[in-house]
Amino acid sequence: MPKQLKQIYKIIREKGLKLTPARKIMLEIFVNSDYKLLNASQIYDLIKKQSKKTNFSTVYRNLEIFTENEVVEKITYNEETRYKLREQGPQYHLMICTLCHKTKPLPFCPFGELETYIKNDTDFLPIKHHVEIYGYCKKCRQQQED
Amino acid sequence: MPKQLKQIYKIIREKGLKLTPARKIMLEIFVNSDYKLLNASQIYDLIKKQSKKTNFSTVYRNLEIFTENEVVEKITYNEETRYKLREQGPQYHLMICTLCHKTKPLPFCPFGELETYIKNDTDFLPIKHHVEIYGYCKKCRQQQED
DNA sequence: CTGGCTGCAAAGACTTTGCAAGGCT
DNA sequence: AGCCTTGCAAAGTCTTTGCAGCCAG
Repeated sequence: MPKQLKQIYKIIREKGLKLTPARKIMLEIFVNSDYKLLNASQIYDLIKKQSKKTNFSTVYRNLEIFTENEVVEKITYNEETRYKLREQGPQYHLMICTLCHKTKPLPFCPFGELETYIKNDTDFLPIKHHVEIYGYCKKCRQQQED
Repeated sequence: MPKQLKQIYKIIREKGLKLTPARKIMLEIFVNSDYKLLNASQIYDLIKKQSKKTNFSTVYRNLEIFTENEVVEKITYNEETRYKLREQGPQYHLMICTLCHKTKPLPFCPFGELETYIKNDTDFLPIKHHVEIYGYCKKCRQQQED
């Protein structure tokens, strides 16, 4: 079992949540999806392959629980909500390919200067910030050329 | 009539779209809303005050048309879609108060360094980026203290 | 055992669509 | 006049909820 999965199991248990079969399958799907963003329906389809009678409402309920417990991250763009495993560390930023929905974290945060400005020169109290860079990854560009 | 409104009328006409009463009221609402983000239902309610029989579908259709024509900007956060007049200029970034939904553009873009990095050191082709800083404006913080 | 989870079915929120009538330009 | 728009009603999509039975710890 991947170390990553073990860590997540621990989080789940520590919160007093139960590790049901549906949850195990969902977590496995996320761990195997390589930080590709999946929508609820894709996740549902993948679950169905292993567990025929799992219901859509279970998927939604668990996605919400995973999101609340910071195991999973929910991102909405292009009129669609997608999910992926949450990266460790505090605030990080993503490059998102809008064709294959794979993501890659940026290695640094461009916000130093900006936060200083906001704190010193405005009345605004920043709580959190989103940086998402949308574009195409190399693989998808190559496929488009065909 | 505000100069801003005149410019928008011009855009609408140049695209071959018609300036119907419903559209005029909607645009007026946006111009008067001072870059506060409004959801479809709030816009609908405001229209109703001036034009009793305007339909929700008209509101949605026009919001889409305004968005397509870059008159209005559509932003989704906290599970809700909101609209506001689109700022001029190419790419700019917003501070958004999640209590009153007022916005303020940031005076500069923190992306110079970052874009250089992406272009030189990754295979990713950035198309657009979103920067949104969520927090509380001064007014809302003061009101919360009461 | 027992409180959390699930399947099922139904409802809910928000948004979109088809169509005939109406209204800008 | 001609085509874009609108009102109306109905449907669509995605997500949530209530409830009774089930199961992981």
